[in-house]
Amino acid sequence: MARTPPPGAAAAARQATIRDTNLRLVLSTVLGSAEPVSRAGVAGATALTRSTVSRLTDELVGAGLVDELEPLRAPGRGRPGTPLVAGRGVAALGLQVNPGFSAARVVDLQGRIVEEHLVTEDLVGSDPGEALRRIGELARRLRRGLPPTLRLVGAGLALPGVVSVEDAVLLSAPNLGWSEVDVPALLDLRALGNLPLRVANEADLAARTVAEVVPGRSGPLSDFVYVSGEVGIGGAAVIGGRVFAGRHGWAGEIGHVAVDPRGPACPCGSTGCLEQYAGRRAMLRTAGLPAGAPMALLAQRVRSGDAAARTSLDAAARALGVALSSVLNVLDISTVVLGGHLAETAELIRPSLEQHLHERVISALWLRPAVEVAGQDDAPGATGAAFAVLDAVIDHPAGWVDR
Amino acid sequence: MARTPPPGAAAAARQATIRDTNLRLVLSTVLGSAEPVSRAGVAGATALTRSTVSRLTDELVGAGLVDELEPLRAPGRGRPGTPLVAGRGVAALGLQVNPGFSAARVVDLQGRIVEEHLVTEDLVGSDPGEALRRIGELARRLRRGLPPTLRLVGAGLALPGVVSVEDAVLLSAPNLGWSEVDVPALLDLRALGNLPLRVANEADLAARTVAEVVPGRSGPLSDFVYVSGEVGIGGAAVIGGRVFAGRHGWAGEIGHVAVDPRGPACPCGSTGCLEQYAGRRAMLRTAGLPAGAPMALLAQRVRSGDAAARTSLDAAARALGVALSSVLNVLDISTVVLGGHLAETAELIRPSLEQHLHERVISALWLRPAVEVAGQDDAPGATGAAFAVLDAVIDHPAGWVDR
DNA sequence: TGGTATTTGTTGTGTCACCAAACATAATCC
DNA sequence: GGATTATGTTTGGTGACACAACAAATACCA
Repeated sequence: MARTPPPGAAAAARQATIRDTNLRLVLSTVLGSAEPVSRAGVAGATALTRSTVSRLTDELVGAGLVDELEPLRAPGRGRPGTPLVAGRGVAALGLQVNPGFSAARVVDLQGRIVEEHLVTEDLVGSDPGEALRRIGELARRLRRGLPPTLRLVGAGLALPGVVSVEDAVLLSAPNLGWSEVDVPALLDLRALGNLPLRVANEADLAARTVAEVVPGRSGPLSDFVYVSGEVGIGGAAVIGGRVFAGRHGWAGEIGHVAVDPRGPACPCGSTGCLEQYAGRRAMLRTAGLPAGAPMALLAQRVRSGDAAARTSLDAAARALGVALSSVLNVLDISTVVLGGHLAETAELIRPSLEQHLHERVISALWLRPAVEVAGQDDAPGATGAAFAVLDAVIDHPAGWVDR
Repeated sequence: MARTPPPGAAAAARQATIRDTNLRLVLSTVLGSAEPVSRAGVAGATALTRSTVSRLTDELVGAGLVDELEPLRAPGRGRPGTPLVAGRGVAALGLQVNPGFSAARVVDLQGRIVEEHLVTEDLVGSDPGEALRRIGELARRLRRGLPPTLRLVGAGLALPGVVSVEDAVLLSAPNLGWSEVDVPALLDLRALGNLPLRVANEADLAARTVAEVVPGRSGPLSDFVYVSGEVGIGGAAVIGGRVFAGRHGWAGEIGHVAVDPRGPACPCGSTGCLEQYAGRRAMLRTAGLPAGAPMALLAQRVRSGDAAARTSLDAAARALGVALSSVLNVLDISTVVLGGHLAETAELIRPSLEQHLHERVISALWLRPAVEVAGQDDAPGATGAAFAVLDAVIDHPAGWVDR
């Protein structure tokens, strides 16, 4: 008899289910705490008994997901516990293809970048096959430099566009000029050591690096909208510490929220999209600067009193205020995190943006909207892609533990 | 030792957890199927064994959550199974306070309205204490007419405004002229038979009646944005069959999405909100009709070629198109369900609205946006409030089963 | 009309992962 | 050096499920 549950239904629970759940609970408790914890500490935090925690921990240590440190320091009274930390022997490969660069990184469970290669190159209008072949080579070179003991558990690729996650197809990336790109068909998976590859939107993955400081450990913000300023504008919502990807993984497309229906036409077919005001290209054009100019130059012009630059910045801030207030209202969120080129001009944009949000967000009466700036990372998508792979392991450690 | 897990963390799983899970699984399988199912049918659908299903079913029958029917019909070969259906002895009280009416309903697990009272009254600018006292009386009268065998498991109240779900406070309801209303303090809970009361936003609850045909059984749509046209505009998003309420329960506030930042001022403090174009009051005003006029009159005027009415309708459709396209983009949804006064004019609005959505929604290239109309229900919030209570029982049947 | 096949529901038996409690270990305190 | 305290391990008991055998109720067929 077919013993498969119907598609949408929850699965039946059995003995193995509770083991899976508690294995995940112990692992995420170890990874989630800023300081190393002992088995007893985990037991106290999880409502599991010490005996159960001990058994599960031993399995996690055996799988390399958790490392035991030397019990050197002894601050308290009784027998000192064995400090447990994330296993350094487990890591993931994170890749990113962007209009301006390609990046490959190896990140371990402790969140450390073990090895990375970053190549600056203009991929606008490039051939997807060629670009993917090149990132494959980048990954191959990267893997050669790794210590042989390191266990790579998977690979992730961040792409600046709409992605079909299930079949790993990049449906549309206007800023690269790509569409309908079948990634597994074009990227040589042998170059990745035949690791399972998952593909996702760049903003979703970058947002993950804000939500998590390190794989499995929450950052200071658990509910926010991440705005990824690139050539265009990407976005992602994080709710309860998890990226809210929606039914197909296309949620958070904030770049095409309407700011002014009578505004300029957007290549997407609509009019007055946020991207037409606050995208990098749009901001530079309004400021009278060439398309390739660094954002720092725009900021400098504003500070020296240049009128066109000032206008550009004000228009961007106002557009962000209008678009983000709608998004915050709809998602019940009160924090915005600026990334990419918007992070570079964040201090100039923030006062005006916060003012607009305060006027337009319904919940501002009870919760003051806040604007934060993402930490500096030249390829947050690559880090996020590795995090996503590691999070999948953290979410189902039973699959990595030998019985 | 305190055996309580840290706030956000997942709970430890134990033997009882798997019982809880499977009890829920069996119950939702019974409630979720359109036709009565046998124990063996449940076993086939859930990947549980017949013996386990039998044991759990007996407990659910004992608690009144599941009823056994007579095995009269016998279409197949072997021994006919005992048909299982939702228990009719379990029901919930659903209340709704709206600018134009108050409603009280008792809905059983099969989704039948056992008893109801609906009172038309103008509550705009009314005293919250007085209005809540009256709905308490309505509920008291309603309970008197119930069969004594019926077991009420809770009460829900739908309110047209921003609600703080934890402490049951209505923070703001501009269309009633209420704010900071402490419901449990003003509503006599004894009138509700001391049932536990949960308070929620009207649109969230109305959306629930679209997502679920009957408690525990999904409707044909599992991902959509519900637009509740009342005096203003409320909204709710349903994702994967569940209402997406956000961190505080304020998500889906689509009435104040910006349509045109240069548009008319809104009482909320912003400008050009959707409500200023597609709210009932706004539509009637633009059409040159009095504030109390029925929507059918506006529709009739449009059909007879009245220019002002036509303008009103077009403006509403365009505004809905602009606002909803942003919402659909952000939430990764492609279906809109119109309720309230918008449902009454849906056939006139639909063509223009669908056109706007098709132009502005990014994913329209792959998934055609659709506009549906909510079923006729004069107080969907009351039904939804009862559904919410019953869903809570379905979500944790172990709490209602005697060991 | 009675035997066989088929399906449903029930009744043991074994397994697995947990809890509880006792025990062993390693430190501090006096 | 013994009492105290905390960590980690070992042992026995329990609950819920899978598996398999059985009982019950129907259809099919000679």
